[in-house]
Amino acid sequence: MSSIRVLRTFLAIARHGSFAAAAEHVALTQAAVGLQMRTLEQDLNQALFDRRGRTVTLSANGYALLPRVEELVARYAALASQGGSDTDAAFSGTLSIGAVVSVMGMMALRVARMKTSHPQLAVRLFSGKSFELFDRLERGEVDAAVVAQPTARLPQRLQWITLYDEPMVLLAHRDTAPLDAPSLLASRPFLRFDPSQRTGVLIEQALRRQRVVVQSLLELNSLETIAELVRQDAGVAIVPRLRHSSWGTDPLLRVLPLPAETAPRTVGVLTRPEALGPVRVLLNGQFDAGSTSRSAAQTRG
DNA sequence: TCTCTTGCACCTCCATTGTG
DNA sequence: CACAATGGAGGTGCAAGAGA
Repeated sequence: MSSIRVLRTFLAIARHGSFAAAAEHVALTQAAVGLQMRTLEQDLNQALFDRRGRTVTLSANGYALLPRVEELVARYAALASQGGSDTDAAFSGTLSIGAVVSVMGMMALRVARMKTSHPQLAVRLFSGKSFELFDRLERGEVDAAVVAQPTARLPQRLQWITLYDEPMVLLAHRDTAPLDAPSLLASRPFLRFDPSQRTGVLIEQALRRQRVVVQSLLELNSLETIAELVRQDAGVAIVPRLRHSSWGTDPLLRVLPLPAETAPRTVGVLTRPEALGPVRVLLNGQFDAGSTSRSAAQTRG
């Protein structure tokens, strides 16, 4: 008999329009997807697809089945994430999590720890930009995404959980003259974070509040790369002070507060309700140990 | 209880086929 | 010709059963 997994593959084909595209999204080969669908059709004793040449579309039977499959998969996911018991039985299946690069290392570590307590839960973790992860969440390709808080109004079916704030700071090489932040910003080349991203927008706002004209040297989209360039004394940068970085004790870095008040970067997780259970377990293990941030309990629709 | 064998499910790889 | 589905061969992992 077909499994939930096969039904997820069926949904992926319905969403993406081909076996090949679906195969990419469910991490199988095209042949495996074809095999699963043949098995499903045999189990249900009806053709779910119209196969015309190299195109495959849902048949009338397939379309009729679609809402029921969506409901089944959603119910199964809810079963896995609810029930209040933190047992392995409640945490099985696959959890797909996206994260911005700056939290990937910490996430990977925590996912590994979670795997020891919930070995039946398969976790897929990958990095991406906030807006890309948001799109993938909307399309149902990931269950949750750890990102900078979006400004746009969120769809009702997604939940936002605030994890912590990261204040904006100035990052400079240890050997730079012991000037204050505005003087360093004015005198040293500026390493700019990609302003098309949410974090970049916050950095630009923070920069404007300092009322300093900077000499922009380079634009990058990786905070760790910016930190590495600062270590090599290529310039200075305004960045969110990454909660899981060791910049404060780095012998090559100086971390300076910004004199003008700036909005922090708020990091949190966007999740679909059915994934809330395992996500909460993951986040409790990750963030409750912290002392300087808000708890991971604040949610909104 | 442990080890080995067997059967099964499911997968990938690769060649083939059909079509735009 | 490129792309997508199909089919066959073979590999892998796991559970169940048999035997030491």
